[in-house]
Order: sequence, then structure tokens, then C-alpha cells
Amino acid sequence: MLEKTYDPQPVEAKWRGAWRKGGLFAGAPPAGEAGRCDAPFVIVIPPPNVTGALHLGHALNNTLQDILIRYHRLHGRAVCWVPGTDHGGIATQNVMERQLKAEGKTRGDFGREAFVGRMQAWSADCKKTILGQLERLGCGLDWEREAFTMDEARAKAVHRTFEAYWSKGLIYRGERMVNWCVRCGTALSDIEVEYEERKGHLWHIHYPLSDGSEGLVVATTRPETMLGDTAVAVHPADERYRRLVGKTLRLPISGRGIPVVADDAVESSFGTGAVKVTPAHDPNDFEIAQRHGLPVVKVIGPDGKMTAEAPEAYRGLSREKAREKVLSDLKAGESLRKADDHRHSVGVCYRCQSVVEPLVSKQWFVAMKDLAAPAIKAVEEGRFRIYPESWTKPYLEWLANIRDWCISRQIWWGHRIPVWYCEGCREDEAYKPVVSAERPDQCPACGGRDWEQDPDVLDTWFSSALWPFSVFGWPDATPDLSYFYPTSVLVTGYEILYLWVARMQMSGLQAMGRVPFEHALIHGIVRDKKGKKMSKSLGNVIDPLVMMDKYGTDALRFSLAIQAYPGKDIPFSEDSIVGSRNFANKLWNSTRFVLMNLPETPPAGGVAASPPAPEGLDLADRWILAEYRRTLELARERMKGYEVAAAADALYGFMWDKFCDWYVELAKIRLQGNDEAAKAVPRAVLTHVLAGTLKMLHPFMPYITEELYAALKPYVGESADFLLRSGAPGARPEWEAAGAVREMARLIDVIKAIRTLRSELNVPPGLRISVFAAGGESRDRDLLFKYGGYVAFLGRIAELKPSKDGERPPHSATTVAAGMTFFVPLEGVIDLSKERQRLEKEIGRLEGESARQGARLQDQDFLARAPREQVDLARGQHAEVLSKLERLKDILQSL
RNA sequence: GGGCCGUUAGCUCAGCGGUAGAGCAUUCGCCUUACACGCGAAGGGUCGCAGGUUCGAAUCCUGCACGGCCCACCA
Repeated sequence: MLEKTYDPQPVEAKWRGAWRKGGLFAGAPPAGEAGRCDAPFVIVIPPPNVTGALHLGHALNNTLQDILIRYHRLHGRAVCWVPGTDHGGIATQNVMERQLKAEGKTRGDFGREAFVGRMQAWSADCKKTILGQLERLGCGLDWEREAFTMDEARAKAVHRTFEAYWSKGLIYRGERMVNWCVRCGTALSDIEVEYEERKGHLWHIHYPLSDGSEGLVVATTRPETMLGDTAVAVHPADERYRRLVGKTLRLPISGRGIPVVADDAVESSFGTGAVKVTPAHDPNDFEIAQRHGLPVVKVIGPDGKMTAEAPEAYRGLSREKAREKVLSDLKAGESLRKADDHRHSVGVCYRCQSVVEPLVSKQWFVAMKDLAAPAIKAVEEGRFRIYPESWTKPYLEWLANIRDWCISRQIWWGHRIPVWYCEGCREDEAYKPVVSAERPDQCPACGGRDWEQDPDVLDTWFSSALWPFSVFGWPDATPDLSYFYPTSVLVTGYEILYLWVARMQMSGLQAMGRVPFEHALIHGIVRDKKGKKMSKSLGNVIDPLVMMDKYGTDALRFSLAIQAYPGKDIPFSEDSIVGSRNFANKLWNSTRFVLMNLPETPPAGGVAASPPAPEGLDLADRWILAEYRRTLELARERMKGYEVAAAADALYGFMWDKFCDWYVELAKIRLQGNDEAAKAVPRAVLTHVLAGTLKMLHPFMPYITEELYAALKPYVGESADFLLRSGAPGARPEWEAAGAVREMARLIDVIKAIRTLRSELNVPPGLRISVFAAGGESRDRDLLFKYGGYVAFLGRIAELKPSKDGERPPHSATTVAAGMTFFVPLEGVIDLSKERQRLEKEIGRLEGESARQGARLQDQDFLARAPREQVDLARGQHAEVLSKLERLKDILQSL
């Protein structure tokens, strides 16, 4: 016999081992060509970075994927879910460098090779940890396929892609304005910069003409960059400055002469309408400089300190210190005219949050326009769809306005750029380096053998972009690749829609000629209950591992799933897990109940193997079977549209409200009776519906459902080793009959009315009352007395009888339901004034409703234009309310 | 500056043309032999505001307010 409450830990451990041992999650292409017409359902995991442990975001992301994978496997599809991890470039190196710092060391102390070796060892540990945690989450990943974005096979894919882009002219190297993270010491791509509104100042600085006369005032938020100014720009149509265009200004502090130029990009209404131009440290200024042939003076170096090109007194100062000094020097020279408070957005590194420095430097880029075009087309032609659809527009707009992708990073952890420079030739202006994964042999130009590889590594997203086909062995033409590509759906958060999803689409279309996945399911971010992002510094992090320990994995999964409406953030708190834990317990106990009522030795073939004769079915049986089928259909429909949360909700509601609260209770009537023969039907129905619901819930709560289904298996006549191998749950239309849902609704109406009456009049729960029914249509009366047992059992009624001549017995309370009046004699219990109050309240409520309905039925427009069934419905409802009212008023009168 | 999403019960959210639901919280009553991680009952909302379309709007359209997010070169 099962314990009274569900204890997740031993159950989880047991099945985790059994699933792996049983090879439940292996997916392989069928040997012959025969099976290939049946497209498999395939997901590649968004590979977690090898930086640490699983967080709630991973838990959500992978729970959703596992739900889809298990759901499709349950429904007979061949499935494959590929596990793996991402080396995570900057982010991972940062974590390591922080560790080193704690030891008082830097990566420089190790040297490149030793450092990478250490990273390798450490990341291998992380990999193990993370994959182990995913398994603990219950993820049905095909463990044999584990991939890593920086393993040998993926390196091959990276090199092949680099070569392909290079030979097509899509990759180039150039001296351009990039976003530079001073702290990480590397360039970033445009989308790796986050923008934050910050308080700052708009400084007004006076630049005199070179002859010492008045000149003009510029406005800037970054005064320290003035040391690198090479011009001042004004709008060509700006009357205020027209006379100055072409003149030379004297740059304060450094004393250099710089020209005033006219450029359309200047907004006359902003600041003073005159812009200082610092081509080396501002993307706009860089463009202005290019248009006017201005020199580029780099005053801030990659280390964030002032360079040798800055005036002597500034060299070596940090950006921040330099700003202070510039300001005080300007003040001293009376050049600083004004300082306004000014809010503006500041770019920060998405990995370390430090302020990004726009810097001109030599980097590798991918030209994106030609790659983006097919990706746009794929959406327009319906080959790629995003769920929820609302992300489609931003996605397309981003692609349409795409900018070139800076792919080189000045760090050590990553794929080394496969480019080699011949020492003999590289000084040559026109020298073209050699692209090759391996060290080249002889230089084709000079015959030299002295090579140096480009020191940079590739953006981590470069290898991530290849993931959906690199995991299947591309660039080799493997059977896996032809069977599993394109994959079915990608599940991820909206925060990496551009960073990753778009780039996979582009590279997939480029390399394979087909989209890498047909659908993208975009989920939200897990936040704390106040809607704040979880972060260690805020101390609001909920650790999924702790939650799994405390409430069980299934509870964690279900609480995430039932809140995961597509695209919506999830405000998560421990409370939401408690509810799901309780639900798990509900499943546990309802199964316990069913098992208690089944024979100890299962009959051959089980109790639910063949349908009972339809005439043997009671109303409750027919009703639950109809509700069950409806729920299966609803859940499947929702899963088809990736409405995972809505599917979970449908199953939850059915299981708890319909099955447990009503059917199980009604089944007790027969199960607790003495008629042994009468027990067969509820046993069969309970078993059938419960087993099927557990199956349907299995993708959401795999452990507990596997455990419970295993206990139920002999009674279902099932022999498969795992639930997922036992076929999809089916309804039994042959067991159903029309009208059951309507009839049960009538009876539920009556039962609820009687329960309410009892509760409101404080009738002791143990007191078995008598109930007399009067009035009503014969159809309802027949139903009531035919199933009087239901009402009596659930309403705790000793006798349910027609009232004599429709009279109200003395000292009785009254209620109306299903078109009938019910009298409950309560001598000694009933408080007359309380009963009067109760009736008055009910009458008041009904009168309001009746008035509203009446007005509607008076409305000629409604009668003339609304569909017939709506009018009939309204009439029927009104009649019912009126009759209820009339009867209650009579009774109130007679009190 | 552009775009997207949201604004529904105390809280968190469903519903998205037929007159408002869930979970949690609250109140009352129950250890009714599956489950107190439970059962029964109750209270609580002019569905952000203003117009419009419609017989009928929380649901569709327009405008506004507030909140959030994404994008954009506001020096």
C-alpha cells in the first residue's frame, strides 16, 4: 500500500536510473529508408554555459522542452532531444578570472596555453554538474549525443563555416568603430551592449577661434574625449554658426587647431547645436570624420587609460580620472560655461556591466545583409514561425536593419580564429592571410614557413549559431543530419532572440539551405514575486535544486509549466510550488484510493481492458468519461499550439475538480456498498480515466506519474516497461452516452444548493437531514429520483422524497435548484429569522438578475438581430429565474 | 524617437464578441475510513480612462493615462 503522502526523493532516484538503463531517451534514425516518411520530433537544447549551476531560467527552459519531447514520444512520434553545453566565451572566462583573482593571480601569470588548459578542466566539471542537474530535472535527453560548442566536431563546423564565409567574401577584417569592454579587454558585437539610463551632465565648453576671438560653445556628456577632438560640427543650415564653418578653433587644454565643419547629422536643437567631433571614441563622430576626411586621434586605449596621444599630463590616467582633470583644467581656464543635469543612455557590457568604450580597432566582421535576406524570406513564406506571434515583427525588423557582426574577441577562451599570417609577407599592405584550421605549410607568396596564427578567438555565438546542425555531425553528411534536420522547435527566452535565434536561422539557411527549426517557442524570464530579475546581488534567487529537494521535481516543473504562458515573464515564489506539490499529493492519493478499491490480485487482462456493457454504466460513469474525453481533446489542441500552460491548466482542473471532487466521491456509493457485482463498473472507469490522465500529465510530472502508472499497470492490462512506451491515452467513446454532461450539471446544481443551505444554516455536518422536493419539470424530477442516491450521499441526506402535495413541511428551510423546490425540515435547528434573511438575500439577487434579463428580452433590436439560439437561451434563463423567484417569494410569505 | 506587451477579485494571472474565472490569501464549518499537502461553504471585481463599431464589448476599433520590454548614432 502506498504511503499517505508522496515522498519524491526515492521515487525520483529509482526512475531516473531506470529510464537511463532502459535507454528510454535514445533517438536514432531508422535503419532502412522505410521509417523516414514519418518525421521525427526533434529539439536541440539551448546549451547552458559551463559557468556554474542550473538556475530557475534553465529549469523553465528545459522543463518546457521536456514536456514537448515526452508529449510527442507519448503520442508515438520518434523523438530526439540533443543535450549539450556552451563554452560561453567571455562569460566563462570572466568567472575563471575572478577565481584566479581570489588566488591573487591573473591569466597572464599562466600564459595562454596553461590558462586554456585550466579552463578546459574546470569547464569539464561544470558540464558534468549541469548535465547531471538536467537529468535530475527529469529531462529526457538523448545522453549519448552530448555535444559541446568547443569540442572537436563543433570546431570542425566552425572552421568550415569560417572558410565558407571567407571564400564568399562575407568575412572581412577591418579597422572600424567597435564596442570595447575595458574591463573584459575585448571587442563586443553591437547586440552585446546593453543600454542603461544614467544620470549625467551636459557640459558646455567654450572653444575659441584660433586667433583668440569668440568661437563657439559645444555641449558634451564626455568632456575627457575632447582631448581627441579633431573638429567641431554644426548643421549647414544653422545661421548661428554659418560664418564659422571652415574656420579653425583652438582646442582648449591641448591647444591643437581643429576645423569647424558642416554636417547634416548635427541636430541644431540639441545642446548648443555645435558638436565636438571625436572620431576615435564615438560612432557618430567616426562617420562625420570619414565624410570630412578628418584625422582619428585615439586618446583612450584598450585598457581604458589615456594614451600617448593625449597631452602629457593626462597620459596613463583612467577615463574617469581624466574626466575630472579635464573639468578642473577647463574651469581653471574659464572654458567651462555650464553644467546641466542630463539623463542619457550609457552602453554597458552585457557580461560585466562596465561602461563600454567605443573604440576604433582592427577586428573581424561578418557582412550580414546577404545572410539576413533568406531568414526574412523564411518567415514571410511561413517556413519559420515564432510563438507567440508578437515577436515576429521585432524579429523581422531586426533582420531588416541588420549590421555587420564583429566576431573577433580579444580573449583566450574560445575557437581560435583560423587565420594565419606569414611573417615574411604580413608587412605588405595588400597581404591576404591564409584561412585554415591547421598551420599552413609553405607560404604561397614568399615560400616562407614562419606562420603566426591570429591571436583572437571567435565570438561564442559564432559556434552557437551552428548548433542545430553541428550537433548532427555537419559538415559531414551523416545519417543523423539527414534524418533529424531540420529540427522541430527551438525553445528559448526572448532575451536571446537576436543573439542566437536569428543567427541560427541565418547560418542554418546558409549551410543547409533549410531553416534549422520550423518553430520557435519563446518563453519569458523567471522573476521574483515582485517582478524583479533574480540576481545574487539582490538576494532574491530561488535555487531550483533546493526547491526540488524540498517539494520534489514534479512540483517544481508543474509550477513553472502552468505559469509559462508564451512570451510572458513568470513572477515566481515558493507559494506557487506549494500548490503544485499539493497537486502531486492529490494524484498520489487518488491513485491510492483507486488501488484500495481494486482486487489485490489483478484479473488477467486488467479491470479496464474491455468496456462494460453500456447499460451497466451509471450517469456518473458516462459523465466522467465524457469530461475525460473533452479534456484530452482540449489538452492536445493546446499542446499543438505550444500552449503548455493552458494544457497543464486543463488537466489540473479536470483531475482535481471533476475526477476527485465529483467522480471519486460518487464512485464511493457503489464501492462502499454490499453489491459486489456493482463494483466492477466504477473500478473499470476509475482505472481507465485515472491511468489516462496520469499519462497525459506525465510530460509535466514525469516521476510521480511513472510511479503511479506502474502501480496501475496490471489493472490496465499493460505490460510495457515505461509509461512512455505504453501508447497515448485514449478515450472510450463506446462507453459514453449523450446527455450525461447536462444531466450531471442538474444534479450538481441540486447538491450544491443543499450544501449551501446546510452551511448557511449551520446544520451540523454529521446531521443526516430529510429533503422534500416539489415542483419542477417531470424530466428533472425523474432524474432527481433516479439518481437520488447521488444527492443523498453528497448532501448527507437521510431521505429524499417528493413533498406531499407540494406543501412546505413545518420548520423547514427552503432552497431552489434545477427548477425544483427543496424543503429541509429542521426543527430545533432552524433559526427562522436567519432563514428569512437568507431567502431575502437570494430573492434580492434573483430580482436583479431577472430585471437585467427582462430588459434584454424587451429589446426589439436584440430579438430581431441576435441569433435565434441566443434569444432562446435568454428566454430559458429568464424563465428559470422567474420561477425560482416566484417560489422563493411564496415561501418567504408563508414563513 | 519608433515598435511590442500589459493594465480583470487583496496578490499572481487565465479568459479575448453572449453578460466574469482559477490559484493563493481572507471568513465560516468540518480530522465525513484517498488526501488537513484535505473536504464543504462564503465574501470580494462599474474587467485603467474616454469615445466608437455592434442587438450585445473585459473581449473589436480609435485616442489617452500608467507600467514594463525591445529597437534606435539624443553629442
